[in-house]
Amino acid sequence: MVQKSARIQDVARQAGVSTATVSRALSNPELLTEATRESVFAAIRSTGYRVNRAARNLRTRQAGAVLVLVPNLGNPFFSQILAGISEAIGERDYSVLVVDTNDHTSTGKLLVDYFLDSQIDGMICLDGTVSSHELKQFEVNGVSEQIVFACEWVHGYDLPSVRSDNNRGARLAVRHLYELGHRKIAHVTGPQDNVLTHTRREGMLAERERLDLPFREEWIIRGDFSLESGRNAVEKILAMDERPTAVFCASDQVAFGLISTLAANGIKVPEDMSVIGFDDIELSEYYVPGLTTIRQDRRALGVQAAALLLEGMDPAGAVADRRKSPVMLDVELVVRASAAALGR
Amino acid sequence: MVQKSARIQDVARQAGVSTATVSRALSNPELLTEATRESVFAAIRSTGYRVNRAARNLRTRQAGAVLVLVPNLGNPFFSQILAGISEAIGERDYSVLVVDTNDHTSTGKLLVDYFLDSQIDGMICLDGTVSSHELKQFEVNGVSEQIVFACEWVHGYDLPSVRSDNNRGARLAVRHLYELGHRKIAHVTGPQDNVLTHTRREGMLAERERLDLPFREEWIIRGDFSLESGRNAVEKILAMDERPTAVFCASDQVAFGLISTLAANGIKVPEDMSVIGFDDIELSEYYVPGLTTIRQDRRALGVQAAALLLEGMDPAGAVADRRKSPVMLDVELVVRASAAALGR
DNA sequence: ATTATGAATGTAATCGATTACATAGAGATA
DNA sequence: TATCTCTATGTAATCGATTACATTCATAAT
Repeated sequence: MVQKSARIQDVARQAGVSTATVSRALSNPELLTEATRESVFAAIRSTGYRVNRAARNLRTRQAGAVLVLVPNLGNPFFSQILAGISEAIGERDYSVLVVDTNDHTSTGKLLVDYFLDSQIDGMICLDGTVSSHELKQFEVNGVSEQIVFACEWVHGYDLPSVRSDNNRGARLAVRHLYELGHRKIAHVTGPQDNVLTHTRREGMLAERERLDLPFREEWIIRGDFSLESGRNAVEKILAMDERPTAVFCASDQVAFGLISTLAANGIKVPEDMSVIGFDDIELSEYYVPGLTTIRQDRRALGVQAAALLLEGMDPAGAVADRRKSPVMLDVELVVRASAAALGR
Repeated sequence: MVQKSARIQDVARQAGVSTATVSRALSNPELLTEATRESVFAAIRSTGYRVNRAARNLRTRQAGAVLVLVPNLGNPFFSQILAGISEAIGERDYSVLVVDTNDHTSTGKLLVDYFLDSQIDGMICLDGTVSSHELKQFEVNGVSEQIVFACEWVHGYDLPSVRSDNNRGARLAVRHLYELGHRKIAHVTGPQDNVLTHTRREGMLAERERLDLPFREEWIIRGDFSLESGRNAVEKILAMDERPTAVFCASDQVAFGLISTLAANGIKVPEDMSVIGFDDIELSEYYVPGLTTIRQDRRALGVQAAALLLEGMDPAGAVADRRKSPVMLDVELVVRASAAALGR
């Protein structure tokens, strides 16, 4: 009992016009007489006509869709960015396709394939660890203009991107701890090959130097943004000759892993040790203690990335200098309870 | 310098065969002589040919895509289900489209439109609050078979669905508190019109009755799964004549909101009050105290939903009784620190 | 009155793949 | 040898919309 849906032909017949006119009624209604336009719309309503996207896409050589590459869909951090993207893209009548790069690497499919299969018009990449081979493929196939990086980016390639001011965030964190009296500050980093890891570490080091704080190699602890890497960091901290009084974590998740494991070891935050995170995920306000952290607006990251992409995809726009400099979103120190004055 | 991509024509010419043969090489390679097949594949490689999805979709009347409806993309709970779906769908060479129903309701676009625009072949809905008007549209247009509900479902419609055993989860929670000596047990519910809210509340009430526990209307506190509703619940608890000794929260988020706000009011968990959550999100293990909760496997929920959908979309499968009973996934009590023996 | 202009609409080619049907040729069978 | 069968492949219609170009007709300009 499936109602075979009406085609443009059927509408045309019903309205007593040609298919061209129907098509125009949809895309350039101002070209038509008011009378014809009305009768076409009446016919559309009465037939329940819907354009067939496949046919339109074939003819116009467009896909009407944008792909978002997410390193880990299950991670709330990314999903908020995705929400922003979805909001902004959906408004413009594009569809949002999602691929988890974790699942993806195993399939052997190249990212550029999505373009070549004419399945998408543009791509937003939240994953900065795209291989240079993939990047080259984008250039070779002339689709570099239709890609925007959000949150992460690729070091050394000036592809358009939207990012938070990670460097400044790290400096704000260190300065805050400094102002609370802390001098011995450790840092749990993100994963090794990650641009965010790098940028935040640099920011921290720069501020440390500026404030002339003491430095020990062991105070830089390798992590990977995860809860577990926060937990693992505790072991190292406990084993240190010179124990830090405060820890700046590369993500809120790391901070949670750290604080809970410190607690399990009888070390209280912030009484015995101050901790500061990065991201300000929703939960940070509701952690015990409330987490002092650096806020980045993840939804805005997504919205801006989508805007940048749409702009780049619009052939009308003058996009010459679009890629020159990344869109930089400001970050903000959010003071809660997890970092306190030293020796209180 | 955009390399205009090769069409099936070009491959055919290059290989010295017809387009039909090239098409067959791709879809039914066993029909061809080994020699022809080889030469076609050689031509495909040398031309860098890729099938044009729009053209294929037009001709085959398929979309090659599945839509996932998410109530709130930014919510980590849903994004994990999405990750499971993405994994399972991606394996089968379908694309995953995502729509946030929050953004969506404002656009006035009906869900059924996605089907009618021939943009998707199937849909997985994580949102149980679909209006009955929308549901009717699915039936009218004969696409009911291509829809699967995951996590949530619609009460009163026997559409195919995959869900956790929420009722059992609630009973496990109450029984656990009972075994710890608690008798006065409060419950913070989910949002009013939600099937999960209803099912969990029923489970809790059933177990309470079975164990012959005391009952007070005020011990049922209206919430909405959010952190904030956990915070709000504290105020009500503090104002109660007869204060409960334990609280069963409809979600982990609620539990976090509750615990952190109790802490701010000088009430310690679990010493002064026991709290138990529902979901076991990743963070629960790392909360302070570790959250005792009911685990549901969100990724599995997604994977199974995808499997069910693909099965239903496959015209070969005997799908007659597919919708009869929902796929029920088991839940599990995870004991951590937030619920302790009464009067310890 | 004649021609030019321009607005409104129609005709038909086109996008690129799939596939029903047609055909050729090899081998089997009588 | 004539006929049949079956396999491998080709021909061309088809999916449904868009749009370049053609046409018609009303109005303005000469």
